[in-house]
Amino acid sequence: MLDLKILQKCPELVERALAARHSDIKLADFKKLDERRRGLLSEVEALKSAKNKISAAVAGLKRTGGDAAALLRQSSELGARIVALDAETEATKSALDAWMLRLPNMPHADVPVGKDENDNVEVKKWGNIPSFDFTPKEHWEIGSGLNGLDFDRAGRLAGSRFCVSWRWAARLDRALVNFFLDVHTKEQGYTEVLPPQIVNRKTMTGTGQLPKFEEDLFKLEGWDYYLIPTAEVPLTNLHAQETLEERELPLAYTAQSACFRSEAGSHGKDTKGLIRQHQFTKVEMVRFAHPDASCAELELMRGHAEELLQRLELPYRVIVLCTGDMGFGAAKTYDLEVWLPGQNRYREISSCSNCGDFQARRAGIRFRPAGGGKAEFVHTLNGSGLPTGRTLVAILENNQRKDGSFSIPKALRPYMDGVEAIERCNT
RNA sequence: GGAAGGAUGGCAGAGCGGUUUAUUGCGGCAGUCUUGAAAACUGUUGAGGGUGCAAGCCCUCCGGGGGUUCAAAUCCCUCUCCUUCCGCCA
Repeated sequence: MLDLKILQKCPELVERALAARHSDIKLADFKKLDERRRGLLSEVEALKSAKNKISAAVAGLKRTGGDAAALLRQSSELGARIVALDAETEATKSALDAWMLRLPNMPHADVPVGKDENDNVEVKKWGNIPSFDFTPKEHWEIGSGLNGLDFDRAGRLAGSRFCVSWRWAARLDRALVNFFLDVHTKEQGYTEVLPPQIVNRKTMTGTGQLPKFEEDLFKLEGWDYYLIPTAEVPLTNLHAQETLEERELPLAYTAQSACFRSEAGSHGKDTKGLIRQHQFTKVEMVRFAHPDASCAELELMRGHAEELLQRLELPYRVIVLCTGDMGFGAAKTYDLEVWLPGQNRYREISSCSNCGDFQARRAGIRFRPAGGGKAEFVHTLNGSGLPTGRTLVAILENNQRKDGSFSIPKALRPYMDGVEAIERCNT
């Protein structure tokens, strides 16, 4: 949610931001609603003030035994007008709130302006793209061939966009989770959290999934419960409606969770394999930062995600998303894209965003400045570190051999009982 | 699933229809005293919104929502959450 004051005082700034995002939201609607709300408020508050004065006068008369009949009549009349005006004010306020909740965040000043993913800017490349003396396979071929990934049985158990990982693949998934969490908690200063993976509507609204993106979520029928699409949701809302102390900042949390996404609107895209699933496991990082520090914190967190790819020896590049490609709540986003030989291109494996005070304002996450004074909104950041599925894809494709086997990255071997490669004979 | 008791400012905890602008304590902040600190004493200390150049004035908020009343933290209904006990259960 944006600051109401910015909308009122600098509408041209907001309009420019909306244009850069290619949003079709019109500020004229806001202006009309806000002016109406303020007019009604002034009117009804004047009436309430008058009524409060009458009530005080009645109290005085009751004490001294005077006759309050005339005042009581006056107060009743005022009351009726107040009820009607209150209802009108409330309706206007609700309409304004609903409008505000659907307004995306404003891009940070240094985000490149652009239309779609073609305008994203590459800022870094790491690692060497492997060359093969055979045609590299896609991950589902390798994974199925080695009896680790089973899409057919998953289809029968649930449907499309699900996968059964078993044997070495299940074990490797667990190894990745442990490896990621160990690096985050033991080396990068994150506090490990095991949050609920089902949350209510308010929580989903706090991080910006609702009200606008309901169709992307799985909802439990008959309950005010949604399956989380990412641990960013419970982690960021961990401090909803709280006022933190400045000295506590930055707070850094990491959690492993299942992520559930309806993938409505992506029919036909990545229908094969692990790239786009209804359920996947991801380790997420979330940071609560002082507003002055959030830009530097984004670089730091991006580095934390990069560290994992480097230790796994996976080639990747870093891009800054342009204004037109950024998510709803983000002010600035880096995507890490890992090289996939089977697809012969880079694919997103991590997204690290600075949301500024956008989520903090929705969820009510403040901090009290060290010198005292008014509480301010914190800045929230989130980043994948990393999803296990796409990481497995990258390992399979980059480390594959001609015979259909693949090697385990050295960093993971301690988590795999020292196994160096998965071959057909492995179970 | 059943029963009982709770939810009040950063925290603790009074208030149970109208001198309550929410008593008091702790904590925080400022000051007095002090070489400095502590202690003591004094003052101060919530959020959101409207209006105004400003000082200020005004409105709303005692878990959420609804109701009774001229007037609700206080009475009624309802929901949520917490505590205790019983039942069931991995």
